[in-house]
Amino acid sequence: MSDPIRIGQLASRTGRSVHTLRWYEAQGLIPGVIRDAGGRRRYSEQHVAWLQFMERLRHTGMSIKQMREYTALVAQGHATLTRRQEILNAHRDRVRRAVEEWTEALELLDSKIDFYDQWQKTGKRPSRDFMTTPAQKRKHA
Amino acid sequence: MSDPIRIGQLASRTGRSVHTLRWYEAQGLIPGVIRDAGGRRRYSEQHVAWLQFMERLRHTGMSIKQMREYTALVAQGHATLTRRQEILNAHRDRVRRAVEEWTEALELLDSKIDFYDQWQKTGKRPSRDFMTTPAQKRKHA
DNA sequence: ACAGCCCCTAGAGTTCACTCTAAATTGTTG
DNA sequence: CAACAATTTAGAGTGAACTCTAGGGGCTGT
Repeated sequence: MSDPIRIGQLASRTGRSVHTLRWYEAQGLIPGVIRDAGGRRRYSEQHVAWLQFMERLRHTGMSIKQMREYTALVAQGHATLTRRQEILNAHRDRVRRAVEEWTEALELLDSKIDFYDQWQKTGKRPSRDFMTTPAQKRKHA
Repeated sequence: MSDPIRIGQLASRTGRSVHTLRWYEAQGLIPGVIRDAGGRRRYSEQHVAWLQFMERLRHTGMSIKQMREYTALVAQGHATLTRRQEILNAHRDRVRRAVEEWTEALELLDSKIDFYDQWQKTGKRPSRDFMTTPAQKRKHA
């Protein structure tokens, strides 16, 4: 197919350092890395895509350990489809919960910033600080 | 006012360990901690609220260092309002960006889970893997 | 008075995810 | 052939955020 990619190339294309790529491989996060005659790692375009996927998982808080498990399953082939899906499902749930929490935090930040606006505008501390009136959130529908 | 709160109480009320609370204080994250005659820390309800706020900041990725800066400003009083607001503003921006990223990741996870569904249902690997067709996102309007 | 509990300090240890160093090897270019 | 860039390995070092240990003090109940 296309020209093989060397580790330096892969590093610049995925925004990681050469060190990190080798470390990722040692951690079992990069399947199917082959070597050339001189012992150098040779990658393909699929590795670029794989690392982009790994990046998504990492940036949404999946641990290296879980990524290792997932990668091992991928390397084992079709028999592991169910388990792979389970892992992604569990992760999706975590991400959903996180988005909810962060969205709530956003509201808190908004009201706190507002609080500072009021304070600066009036010159005196508003009584309705989020700290003392912790956001009237209704648990019921 | 109300009864003073001891460190063990505060720990169970804020979901932190006693160790962590002392460490937080040493890091400059808990302002206005007074001691009783025996040298023990005495807290008030405000500390509970403060720690809940700190928790929000931490859980949305603010570093201890930034939280220390914010706490120091709060301890310095009214003169630091502008800077405090700036910090929260910058943090809000970061949280917003994170929510966007995590929401995109959610879509990726959805399509990947879908991909596994197809694979299991048909018994053969679908060609339209997210890896090879990386979500048709248009950069232009 | 002594057990049991909570509290104190200083500082060591742990976990995670990198990040880098040292020393050697391979392939390319003048 | 010599210089040079890029790569290799094993393993050490880093920074963040806890997390715990050791050794001690003080109040309360029996």
